[in-house]
Amino acid sequence: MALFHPTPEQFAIENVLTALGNPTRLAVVRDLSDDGEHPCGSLVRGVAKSTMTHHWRVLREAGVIRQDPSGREVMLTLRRKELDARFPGLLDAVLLAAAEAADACAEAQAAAAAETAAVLPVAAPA
Amino acid sequence: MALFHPTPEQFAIENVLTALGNPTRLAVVRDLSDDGEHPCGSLVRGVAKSTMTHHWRVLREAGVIRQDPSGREVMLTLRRKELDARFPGLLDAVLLAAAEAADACAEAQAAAAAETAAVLPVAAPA
DNA sequence: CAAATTGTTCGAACGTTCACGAACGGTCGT
DNA sequence: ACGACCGTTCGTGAACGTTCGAACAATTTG
Repeated sequence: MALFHPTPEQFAIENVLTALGNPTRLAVVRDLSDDGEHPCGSLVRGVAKSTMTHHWRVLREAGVIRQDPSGREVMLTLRRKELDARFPGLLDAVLLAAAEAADACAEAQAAAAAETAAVLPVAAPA
Repeated sequence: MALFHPTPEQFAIENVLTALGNPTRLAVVRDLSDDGEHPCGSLVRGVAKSTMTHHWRVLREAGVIRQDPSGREVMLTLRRKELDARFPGLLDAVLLAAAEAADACAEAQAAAAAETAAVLPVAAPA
């Protein structure tokens, strides 16, 4: 009873876009974008295991990730080559956009931290 | 009470992906990709008006389209430049993928039609 | 002014998605 | 064999998305 993986011909653009259109899943794909193999457990983000299982399934059934058991873990990989062949440029554009969004978020946090430091100079580092 | 349009800084990648991850909306964006101005009514696809209003709102609030009243119509335009500036390559990749999907669909229909013609030669044209 | 046209708003219905905890089934170490 | 570990499955509930029809507002046409 192996996990279902669509073939590239079965990829549907709307499924891929829907899969990537969720912050949790997009963050996972971003973590996977180094093209390494990651166990499920190394990408959990503040939600229950069963919730992540749901997200893995959405990503897998859209063709975005591969998920294959290895021992007692399940290894995740981004299906980058197949995705690129089927939807050229899409994954790169999404990853670029996601990186930009993450940067903007980091900058906003840094700005907020700087403002806090200015308002509360007592807490400012030497 | 003009319709709300986000500024490019307000665009969020997850909103854009979610907006494009629906077949009806993706078809609308495809129709809009000639960069012309189209009235709402020229892009209706077999669903109720109120349903299309919903889809237009989703696309507009994600920053994908601009929607401005002109007379008793509402003209739609793709916000291609702003989208490209914010998420480089994304729209092109999605449109390319959508075109490929549409082609595959057309081929499938053609193949089905050919098969029907073979099975029912009586209905075949001279 | 009255009627037709265009699209929006509203409320309701229906299905799907997202989230959780509990229970389960493999796999590894002891 | 036993227990710990990893992830899935199941059932549940809240939230969301999609669809519709009816009613509405604005505008053009007769």
